[in-house]
Amino acid sequence: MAARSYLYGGDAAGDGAFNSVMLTNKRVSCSSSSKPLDSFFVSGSSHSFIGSRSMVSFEDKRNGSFFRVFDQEDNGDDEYDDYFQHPEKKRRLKADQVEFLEKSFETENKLEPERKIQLAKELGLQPRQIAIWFQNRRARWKTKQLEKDYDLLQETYNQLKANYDNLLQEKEKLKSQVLDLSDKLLLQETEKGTSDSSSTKSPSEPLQHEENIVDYVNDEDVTKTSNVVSESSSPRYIDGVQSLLEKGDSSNYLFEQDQSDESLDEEDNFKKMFVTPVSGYMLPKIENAGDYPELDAVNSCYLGFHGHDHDHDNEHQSFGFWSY
DNA sequence: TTGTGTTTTATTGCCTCC
DNA sequence: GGAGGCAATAAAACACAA
Repeated sequence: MAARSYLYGGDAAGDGAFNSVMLTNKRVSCSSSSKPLDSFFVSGSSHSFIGSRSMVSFEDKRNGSFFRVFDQEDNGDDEYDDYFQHPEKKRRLKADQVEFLEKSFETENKLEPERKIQLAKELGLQPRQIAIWFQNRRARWKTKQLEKDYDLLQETYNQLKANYDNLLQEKEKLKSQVLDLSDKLLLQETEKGTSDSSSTKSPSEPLQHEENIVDYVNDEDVTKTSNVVSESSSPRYIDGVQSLLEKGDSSNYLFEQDQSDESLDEEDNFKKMFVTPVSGYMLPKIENAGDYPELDAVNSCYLGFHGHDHDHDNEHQSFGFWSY
């Protein structure tokens, strides 16, 4: 494996000052690319060496520059001396340095070598420190992004769950409507049958309708019901339901319009009784999304999920927050 | 003051790209 | 093979309740 060199020193100020060097017990590293190692072995500098995971501090007395951290008025000589007495201490960046880096991060979260040097000069830090700060900052950003995405997913799930429960309720409501209407029809048919004993209609015939309709409602799981709701935005919906009833096929979701049979016999009247409450109830509420918040929720969910995969440039294959 | 949890700074190992 | 990015991790610094 290639030994990476971190020379925690370099020449951030560009003036030959060698501020500090970080050595490790596992590898000696030299600072990023931007600067050669030549300033590492500066002779004549006052320095101390501490072993593993420790900081080696150098100072250039010519211009008094050290980390600008020590140039701050609130640090003073005490902290300066303290640093030399405990050179292994980690030093936090000053608030204004962090603020500057934050602003820089906002404009571009990746660091070009030139920019790194520039920032290091402006802040009086090592280029390596700038690189590390950006790296850690990217990690923090990613973590926050994950949290946001989790919250979004949670919210989406809750909305979908609410919508699911709503659909279940709608389904039950429709089922009871169908049963109610079927009962009425059955009663009608029975009354007709008693008043006109010569009628050729079999009493079992309406029951078949009832079975078909109830089967239709019962057979559909909520997913399919949801599909029906989606389909309902199509003008073909009402005709489709009629067509479905005509064919007596509960598995038909294509809802192709069938205008072959326009006769207005008794059967048609029954269908109309059924279709009207269904379409009358569902359609207006779906077309006017404001009256149907759960549909709005679904819509907004999918909108929320819409991501863009820059790598594959395919909006439909990926969700923004899955790809990192 | 001290124990404990969180944040920040920095290292290490691995990976990808050129 | 060097440079740089990222994930995992260490450890110092910090915040804060008891």
